[in-house]
Amino acid sequence: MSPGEDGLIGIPFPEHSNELLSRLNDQRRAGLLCDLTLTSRGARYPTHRSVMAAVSLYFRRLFGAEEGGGQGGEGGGGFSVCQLDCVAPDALDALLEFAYTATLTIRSSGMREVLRGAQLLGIQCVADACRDILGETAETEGETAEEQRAQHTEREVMVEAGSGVEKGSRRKTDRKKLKKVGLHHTHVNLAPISPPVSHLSPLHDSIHSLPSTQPPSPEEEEHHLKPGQNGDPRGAQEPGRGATLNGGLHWPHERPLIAHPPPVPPLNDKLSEDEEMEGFGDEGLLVGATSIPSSAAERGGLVSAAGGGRKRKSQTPQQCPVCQKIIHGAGKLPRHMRTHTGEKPFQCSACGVRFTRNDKLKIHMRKHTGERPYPCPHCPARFLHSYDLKNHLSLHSGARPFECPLCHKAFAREDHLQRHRKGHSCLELRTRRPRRGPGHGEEGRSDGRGRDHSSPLEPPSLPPHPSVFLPRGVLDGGNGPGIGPPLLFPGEAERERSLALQALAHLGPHRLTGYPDLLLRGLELRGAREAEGEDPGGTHSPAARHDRWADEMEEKIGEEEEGEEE
DNA sequence: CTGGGGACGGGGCCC
DNA sequence: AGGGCCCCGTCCCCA
Repeated sequence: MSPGEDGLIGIPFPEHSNELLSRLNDQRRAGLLCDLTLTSRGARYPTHRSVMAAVSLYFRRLFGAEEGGGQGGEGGGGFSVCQLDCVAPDALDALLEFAYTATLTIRSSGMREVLRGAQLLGIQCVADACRDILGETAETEGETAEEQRAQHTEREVMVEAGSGVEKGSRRKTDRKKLKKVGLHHTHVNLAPISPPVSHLSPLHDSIHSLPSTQPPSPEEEEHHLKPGQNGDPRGAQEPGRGATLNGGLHWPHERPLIAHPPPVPPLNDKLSEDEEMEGFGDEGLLVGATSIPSSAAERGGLVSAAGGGRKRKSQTPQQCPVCQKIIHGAGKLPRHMRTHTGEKPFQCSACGVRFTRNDKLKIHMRKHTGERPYPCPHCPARFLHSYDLKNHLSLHSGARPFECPLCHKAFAREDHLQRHRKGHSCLELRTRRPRRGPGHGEEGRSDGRGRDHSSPLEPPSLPPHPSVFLPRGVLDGGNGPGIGPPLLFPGEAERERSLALQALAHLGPHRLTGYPDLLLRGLELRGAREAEGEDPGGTHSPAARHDRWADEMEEKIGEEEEGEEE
């Protein structure tokens, strides 16, 4: 770019955040530039105000670092000591490790303490993760009645503290108290914030002073966190090179001689066992360390995603801690995470282009080698990708299986049809009555809607049978689809679907008779199409995908019914 | 607007 | 469990 141009270019440095954290952690362990010391029951943890303010809402408010907080805090510098006796040393240590590594490394036995500490300090993402895990495993830990009572008390505290995190009124009060103490050698005791905590009995055998410089034991399980909920900087969340979720921060030099007990069963293992017991093996429910879905809706979504008695997914689904997306397939989560981090570790040696995946790099390399491994059997054309060949073959066959239900223009490629429909090229034709009769995918019942096929509930390809777009017909009060169909433009698709599902959910028995009937009608027509030889019925033919969509709709209906029953 | 090529992300299968 | 490989759907770009 010439100097005269002032266009902004963004050059990502995916490693930066990780390196930054890593160096800060080095400084912390070395006691360098530490301007804050946390203490807990005699243990001292030198740390950095800025880091703590970034990761903890409590410290953010304490130091006046909260957005809009102005100059009111203690951000002016100085050396402070925060006494956090209400947070067990182990938990505090774990939280500090999290702050500096984006990885929470704890023993399952210390989960509750970490949860409590996270809530007291306003580290919401950690609190959420701990809550999720404890919610799944609480029954399996073999607690004594006394422990359970104590934990019951804790849970009450948790709720209180958790609600206070956002409102912060009590913390503000506390901060005022603290400000009176002064900047230097400020001894902060969180006990007033959550009084019940302070009288909890000392915790387990884990109360011992762990010097803050101790990295986690290799035996300790790693826990992946759901970031981004605490306003902490991206660097604290972002996995880095070669990183899985834990950010890949290692402790290359200082494996400590920590008197940790022998390896405890990793929490993840426990979870896995539990989930296997709950039929995970059948349905492929969520596993992995992150974000066990806590809401019924999420669980339902997972069940739905896993399929009900349909194709069995042998691989373990995992949930992305960033976008919450369920990633299917063992080992696929790191691959997915690179889409968030921007990390592109696979570089073309010829042109320097980088890729997030090595298989993509491999394909890319074909451009340099000239390799085109997919030759067309009918012409000299060769292709880099198998799907390019597939598309190309449709040209030879003349097959245009993707037909616009509105203007009936046929396309060889589904994405071209989608583009066609998303555009307004056939807008004026949307009110036309379909011209084709039964068996041709239209049946004279077109509802005349352009749909956004990004919706999972809609047939992923066209031409679906319009009758399968039942919801409109249902919503129309039983007038039947195709009678005076209102136009639906792409932007309306989502709302349309939502309304349709709501309507279905409230139809009860009516739906049970009407919907499958229409669904079957659509499937019969699909069969008719196949019989006509329009579609040979390949597994990825539009009809087949239509079929899959029909299955998905059935599942969706099933979920709706379950929701009603509840 | 359409046809075609390519990039990208996700899922399945296999090792 | 992790990774390689392949396929697919979707999107973007260009002619």
